[in-house]
Amino acid sequence: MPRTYKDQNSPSGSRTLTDQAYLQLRSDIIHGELQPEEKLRIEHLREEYGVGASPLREALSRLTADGFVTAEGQRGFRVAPMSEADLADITRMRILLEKQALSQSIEHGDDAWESQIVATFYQLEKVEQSEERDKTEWEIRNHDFHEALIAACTSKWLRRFYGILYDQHKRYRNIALSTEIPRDLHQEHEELRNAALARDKQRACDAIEQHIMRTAEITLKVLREEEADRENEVDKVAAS
Amino acid sequence: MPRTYKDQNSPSGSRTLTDQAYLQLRSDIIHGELQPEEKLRIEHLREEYGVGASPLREALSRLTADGFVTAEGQRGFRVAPMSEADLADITRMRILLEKQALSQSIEHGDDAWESQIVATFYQLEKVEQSEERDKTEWEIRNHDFHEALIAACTSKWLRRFYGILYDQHKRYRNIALSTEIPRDLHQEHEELRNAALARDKQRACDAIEQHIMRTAEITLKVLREEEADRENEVDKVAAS
DNA sequence: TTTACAAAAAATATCGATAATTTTCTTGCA
DNA sequence: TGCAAGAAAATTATCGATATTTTTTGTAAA
Repeated sequence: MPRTYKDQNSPSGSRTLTDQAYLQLRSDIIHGELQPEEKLRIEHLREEYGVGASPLREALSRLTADGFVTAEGQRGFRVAPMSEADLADITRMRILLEKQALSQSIEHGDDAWESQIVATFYQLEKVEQSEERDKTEWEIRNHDFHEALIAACTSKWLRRFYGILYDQHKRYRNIALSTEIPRDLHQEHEELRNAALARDKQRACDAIEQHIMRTAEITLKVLREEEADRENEVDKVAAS
Repeated sequence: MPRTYKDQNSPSGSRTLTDQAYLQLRSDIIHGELQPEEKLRIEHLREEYGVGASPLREALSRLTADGFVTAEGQRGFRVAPMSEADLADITRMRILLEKQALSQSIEHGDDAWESQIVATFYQLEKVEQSEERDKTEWEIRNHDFHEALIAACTSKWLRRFYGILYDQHKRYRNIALSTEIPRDLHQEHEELRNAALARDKQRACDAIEQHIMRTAEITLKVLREEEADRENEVDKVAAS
């Protein structure tokens, strides 16, 4: 008994319950509603998400492949852990793949490619320079800008892996966004735009590497502060 | 009602029906038992593999994430297509990632790493120099050798993507293996071993690039011949 | 107090039935 | 002959029930 919803984003214009559960679970993991290493019990999720066991298991299987969930036969599913080492790994890989994709795009991109960079940068700039920083809107426009930068990369596999890493990093990125550490994001994006439009591969690769590294440094700093806060909490409990 | 089988390879020593279906389906796709773009009907697979709809759907979802299957809501699953463009893409990506993994391993590898290269090369050499070329055994030992070469690469994500591409290429590799095009595979592997043991990053990267490119060229040649054969068949039918 | 074992409770993975969706076939009309 | 509409057949996706496995709890012995 299929239950579907019409959706503009899927090719057939419909979305199964599996798709729905997948997207909702993924969002909840990225935004920290579901904690690292938290046990994902089917019966609980069933009540929480209003979807039966079979579509839930399918969605969790997909999330396992994406790296958001870990699975163990007969013992069910857990939210995947987060760590400094994982963040460092994702960062390194993102740099490797995004530099590759960006270089290819600079080589192959045409006027339409350039115009999309200009357009997405314009929209991103608007949010970055507004008084109220709408984080959700910023995330959407940031994604669009980065996608535009690599849009002329024709490697299906590179795009797939890049997408996985971008999403994985989103989980950590949400942490960095909630901090007030000073950073001129806008200038970093502007340098990327300029280098790409100038068709300067080396400059663009340097800029993307620094951009990604800066995000990672800030996130790491925040992670460490939170770890220190959590240890202070533990000390207080032990002392009382 | 879980049905499981004790298996030495999984962490918990057991394997679900989903795991079983996944591995069997994957093998059948790689070995061409299931053809590119072939429709995968659940009821047929149910009879063929002796597994119910739910675990089958889970296995197919996982295979979709691996790139062996394509899925479309309400329209089911199909074996993923193969193409020259896909082979070229996989080849480029493999070169990028394997060079990276190999370089890291050369930097970080210790004596144990070297000894595993020596050991796996020895076993591979045995098969490559025997009169009877056992393709299945060769594939296992080839995989072990390549894994040993990159064993000191600590990037979890790089290993994951590399594994996906290695498996994807296996599907094309099976085609190249069935041909008699002359090639000194043994010498290529020997050069890799020597460069790695000499800790010569540049030489090793050159060797791996040539090795992977050579495989792709042969596979492409075979693919084109098969395409020509298939067109001759069509011509014959039209003439009669 | 710790360890081992058994029983109970909870959770997991799968099955077959079934509602919903898609595809195929048939019929009628221009 | 080709196209459109409707009906029939086939397929898909999901549900709730249930056998199996894992975890938790309770008890006894050292």
